[in-house]
Amino acid sequence: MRVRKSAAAPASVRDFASVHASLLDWYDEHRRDLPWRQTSDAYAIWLSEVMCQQTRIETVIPYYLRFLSEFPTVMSLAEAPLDRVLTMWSGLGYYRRARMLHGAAQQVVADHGGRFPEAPGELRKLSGVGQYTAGAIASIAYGVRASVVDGNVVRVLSRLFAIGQDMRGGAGLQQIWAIADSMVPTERPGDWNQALMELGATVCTPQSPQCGICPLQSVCEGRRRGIERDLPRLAPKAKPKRWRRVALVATDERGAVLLARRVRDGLFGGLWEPPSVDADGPEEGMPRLGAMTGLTLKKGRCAHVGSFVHILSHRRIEADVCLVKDVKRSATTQNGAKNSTEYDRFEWVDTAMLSERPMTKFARKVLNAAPIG
DNA sequence: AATCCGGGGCC
DNA sequence: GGCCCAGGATT
Repeated sequence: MRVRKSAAAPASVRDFASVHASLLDWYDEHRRDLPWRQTSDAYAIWLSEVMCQQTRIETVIPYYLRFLSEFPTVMSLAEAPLDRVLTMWSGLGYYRRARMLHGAAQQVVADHGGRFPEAPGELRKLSGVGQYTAGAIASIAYGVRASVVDGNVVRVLSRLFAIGQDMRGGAGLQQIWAIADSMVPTERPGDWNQALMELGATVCTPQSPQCGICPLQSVCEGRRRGIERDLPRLAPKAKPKRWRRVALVATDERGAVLLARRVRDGLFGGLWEPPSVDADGPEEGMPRLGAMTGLTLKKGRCAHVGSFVHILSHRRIEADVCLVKDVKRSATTQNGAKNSTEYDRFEWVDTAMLSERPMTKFARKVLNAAPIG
């Protein structure tokens, strides 16, 4: 296999056989002992790949173990209530992944008799499975010769071949995919893909690549030219806007906490949280929170939690109400307007039952900080 | 092609 | 405070 000329493959990498041997040998000796590297179960590997999307490995491990313990088979996941799945996902972020994971499990049961297909084209039809994840499952679980391109692979290959194209654009990524495709060996394709990513994660790192211990240092064109730190070239991203998020933590006389469930689509879709609004200040958010929850809010004293907390008191119910203000990054919107939070239901929840609700990590933080329970 | 989706670790 | 992370869906 060869890289097409536009890929500018250096002469030293014309023959991939030695590169395969170098990197695979290195991988065999230096790979991290990750839980999903002890199985060939396509379901477990799929789960790990979805969890690892845009998420650090160290973060994923405890979630992966808990999730697999709760849902040991694709069948058990398919049959589980979505709320249970979201609860197990709670804190991991990108919650649409959890909904798509649940849907894909049902697809596998319905369309494939509970066994993951081997062909990347078939895997690609599962919800939440893109080109990367399809290639990962096929190569790692089934030994299919398919390639993967993630952030690590982009970095390693753009350096190895000294490709200066912008890797946020489609053309640059397309070139990396072409190279990755051409490089996957017939033997051990899954290990090769993981080795490429492992190298990017542990040696060929974004800031300070450790070229001195890299198994590919002698054939790396970026290294030879001394431009490895400037690669991959990434066009600057648009800066997100910021505003404050204000949460209302209300408890009734029995100590139950008022929670609201966000609408299914959009930010934190389907998750529960203390009723919250985006506002410039806590006073601005109070009327909206009051209207939303039916509570009459009255400003009380101030305490410090995270940024700071306003303790309020309620007139009709003798309950403590506190307002937590936090500066939170939010997405850029076209008109610069604040995100509107929509809820589809409210509920008073006993504090002992809070762990059973799918919630964001921030919502748990707010509840832990508030004087409840 | 551009934008959105979380949360955390690191510099 | 900015960057990055085992990406994919949506428009």
